[in-house]
Amino acid sequence: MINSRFTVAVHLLALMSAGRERCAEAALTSEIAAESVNTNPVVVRRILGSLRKAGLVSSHPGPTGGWLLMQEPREITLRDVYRAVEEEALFSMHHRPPSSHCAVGRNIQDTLETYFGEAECAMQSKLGERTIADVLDDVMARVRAPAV
Amino acid sequence: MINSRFTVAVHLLALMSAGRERCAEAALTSEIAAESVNTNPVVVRRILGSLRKAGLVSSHPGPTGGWLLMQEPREITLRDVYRAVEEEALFSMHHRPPSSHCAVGRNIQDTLETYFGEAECAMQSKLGERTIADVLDDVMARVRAPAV
DNA sequence: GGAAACCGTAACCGTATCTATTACAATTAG
DNA sequence: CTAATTGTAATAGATACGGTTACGGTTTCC
Repeated sequence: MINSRFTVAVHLLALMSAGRERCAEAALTSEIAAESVNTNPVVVRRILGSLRKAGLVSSHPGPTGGWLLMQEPREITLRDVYRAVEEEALFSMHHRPPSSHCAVGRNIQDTLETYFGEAECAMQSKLGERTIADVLDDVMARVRAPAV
Repeated sequence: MINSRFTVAVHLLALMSAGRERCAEAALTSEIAAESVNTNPVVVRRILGSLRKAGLVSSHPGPTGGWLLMQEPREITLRDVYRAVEEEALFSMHHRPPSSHCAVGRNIQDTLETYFGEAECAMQSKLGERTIADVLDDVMARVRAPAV
């Protein structure tokens, strides 16, 4: 199971997107964000740091400081976010290399890397169909029409 | 990152599929299998136990005992294997529930479960396009034409 | 009936990863 | 100068995972 960094990253970008609709210059502080996510501000800063490295957000220290979106919510796909916070391949290979004395053991990793790569690519492509703006729209629709 | 159980499970089914081409009644023992995978027989038995629960293999104790395929390799997709060994959702939600005082915090999990579910579904669908027979064919093609 | 070869599973260990937390230096606005 | 913020290292605690040992249950075969 994939860790929760991706989930938190999308949450944070949705927060910043919502904040920007009220005031474009108001930066989100890690402390305020941490309250919404229900975690520690350091955890927020670490994840936003990854997003900054990917060019999605910027940060500024000091009073009036905080974090700002660097791209339009409509332009940021969940795939962009995923790739900003997840570095490794989705599927892991054998813990220890399989036997080289066995035809299957000798060749299955190459085979599986091909097949698994296709599957991960399909997953990322689906993520690429949704943006942060979609997420915020969906969240706000739920605010107006809460589940029964 | 997903653990290596899925990888090992596919490896084991490919081994059994290869063994069956030589002799349909010869069961694969967890000890022989563990040598190819380069792990401990108990690890093999644990994973094959999951596959048995899914109806993909059967086991038999005693001398001449071991593990046998219960379905045609051409009928077993990687999706079947994935679902046999992976129980939880691919993406994890927040470690602690987000703030209920925030519109985003209150609704984002429902939104993300929808979007993440679509992405996981796309990944599984791609896995569904490949079978154990495909894996073994690909492995054997590499045996005949090794990479340079 | 007894020995040998399997599976089934519980128990435990060491390691890695993840989240949370504290602490503190660096930067900036006012 | 003060206060508010980021940046990051260090650490702790929890969890998951793979590896290993141990041992009981089942089956084959002599």
